[in-house]
Amino acid sequence: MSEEIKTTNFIHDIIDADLASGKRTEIVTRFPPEPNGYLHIGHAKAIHLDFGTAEKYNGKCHLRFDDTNPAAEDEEYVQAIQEDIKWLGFDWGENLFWASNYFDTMYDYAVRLIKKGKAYACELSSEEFKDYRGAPTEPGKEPPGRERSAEENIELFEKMKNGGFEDGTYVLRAKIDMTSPNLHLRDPAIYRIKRAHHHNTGDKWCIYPMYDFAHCIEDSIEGVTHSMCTLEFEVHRPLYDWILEELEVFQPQQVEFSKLNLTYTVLSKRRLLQLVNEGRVTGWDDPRMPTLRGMRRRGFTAESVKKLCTLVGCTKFEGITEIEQFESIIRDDLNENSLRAMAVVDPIKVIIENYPEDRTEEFEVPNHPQKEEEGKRTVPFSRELWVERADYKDDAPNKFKGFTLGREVRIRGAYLVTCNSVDKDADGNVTELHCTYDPETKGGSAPDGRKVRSTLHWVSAKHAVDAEVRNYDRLYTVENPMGDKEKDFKEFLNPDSLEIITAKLEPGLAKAKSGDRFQFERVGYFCADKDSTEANPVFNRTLTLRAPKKVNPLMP
RNA sequence: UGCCCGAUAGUGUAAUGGAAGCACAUGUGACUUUGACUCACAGGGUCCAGGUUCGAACCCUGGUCGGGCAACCA
Repeated sequence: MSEEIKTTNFIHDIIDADLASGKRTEIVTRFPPEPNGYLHIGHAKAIHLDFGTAEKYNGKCHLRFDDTNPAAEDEEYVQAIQEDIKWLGFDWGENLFWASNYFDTMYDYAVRLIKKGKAYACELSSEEFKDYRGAPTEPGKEPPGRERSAEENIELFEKMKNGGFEDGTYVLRAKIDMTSPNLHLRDPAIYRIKRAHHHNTGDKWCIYPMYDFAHCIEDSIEGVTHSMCTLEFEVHRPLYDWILEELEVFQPQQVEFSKLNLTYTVLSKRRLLQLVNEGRVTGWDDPRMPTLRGMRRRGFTAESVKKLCTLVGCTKFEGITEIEQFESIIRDDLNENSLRAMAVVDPIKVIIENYPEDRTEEFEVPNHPQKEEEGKRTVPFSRELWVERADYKDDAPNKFKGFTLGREVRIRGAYLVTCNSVDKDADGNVTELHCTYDPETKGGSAPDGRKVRSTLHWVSAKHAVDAEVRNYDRLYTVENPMGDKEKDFKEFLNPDSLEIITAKLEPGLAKAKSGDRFQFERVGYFCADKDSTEANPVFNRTLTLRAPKKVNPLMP
């Protein structure tokens, strides 16, 4: 799980070529989050690419907050974003930057453009400019202020900066080509008036740069060699290049790749926010959320997230990765790295009638069947046990391996026991199993070598610890909740995505610390929640064991 | 009706002009003191049509299908 898989992709091919040709001698990348939301698994793909590429080429990856829109951003997210990147295991070292640190330079650059006759102040409202911009199929026309003198434009721009105009009355536009087939080249706005308080620059600025103007300059200032972003910015690249060429400054290369899409998952920030605001989930760190904090609380490992990123690779093809692929990676990690424990999630009482009432034995059971070095633990055994309700059937079908009248089964690590009779309530539901054990089978194997078909998990009734167990399942009932144009994605929310039960745990589990992971044998992978205490343990179900191919009554 | 981008088993991804592989998923079987894990085997693919070439998933041309682009968002 820990060994890094050597990978390559079309971006690394570009880098290899740039290194080979001497165009670049070192590699600098950057991850540029806008501090306006929590990071999710889609961001993990970008983080993994940005930081992973820097690692591969012994370069640097900057963490840069793209804080150019004070209206949308909030400092609350800044800390969370850093925590989440660290959790993934990446480190930006000294290279923490802010777009807002470059506002002075950006302003100077804008003035430089104006002086070159490549930018102008435009008094058209956004509504009015729509007409001038034209449509994809028709050329636009030149706005009235387009031929103003540089001197006048500088005056206007300065007045914009100094708060001499109301919000929205002027923008600064790059003067490019109102007939370009690429709409982004039809005199795009590069500065807008927005008299908002900025978390970093306070009230210094009444104008803020637009993404297209800011981002390329940020990259250029930082000496970023390869600026990776998602496909929707492909059509912005000519503008990115135009600005830096006109400014005659260092020119990074923007390279676009496709976003991550996962089945049964919605990653749009806006929709995630809706789930939180409408109380469909308990918060950004709800274990059903695809946020990094949600997944962390669910019990997913950072290694698994990174492995998924490696596996999906980096291409320009916009596909959708099956969630099963991710689940498989997580199970693989958890199977390898989590200790085993016994917990009964839907308990039914077993009474071993030929076992003394006052007796308790301690049995040693392995913590990990494939890793002897993980050692053993002891679990108490007594006359009354809890076992899974689903492990008993009156009329056992051929494939059923659990308790049925007269069949001997193994109680893991303890004895072979046989169910002789059952009690039922008025509705016919089984309430208790009456069994006998074979004292000769201590440890679970018979001296005469006879075999049993199954090994069941159990917990001693008088030693058991009650715990709240939160069984999480997929948040949606369909693969692509966004795929129906008629219906809102929330209509596909899975009503059973959370089931809270009380389970019976082996006593040692009460000491679990928040974040500790276990495999509850034959049930699934669980981790102690942050709400968990020794007195009131709480466990989150990370995943069930692998989905049954045939019959497994314990799994939904 | 404009411009840009993409297309390899069900899904994701390799092969960069020289035997189409891998993982997940699916099916069958073995093993098992977890119906897990592990192991073995099986099925299944280059969007279409031309062209270049001894040879094309890869290069060229034309189509088809899918995605993106007309915030004072990023």
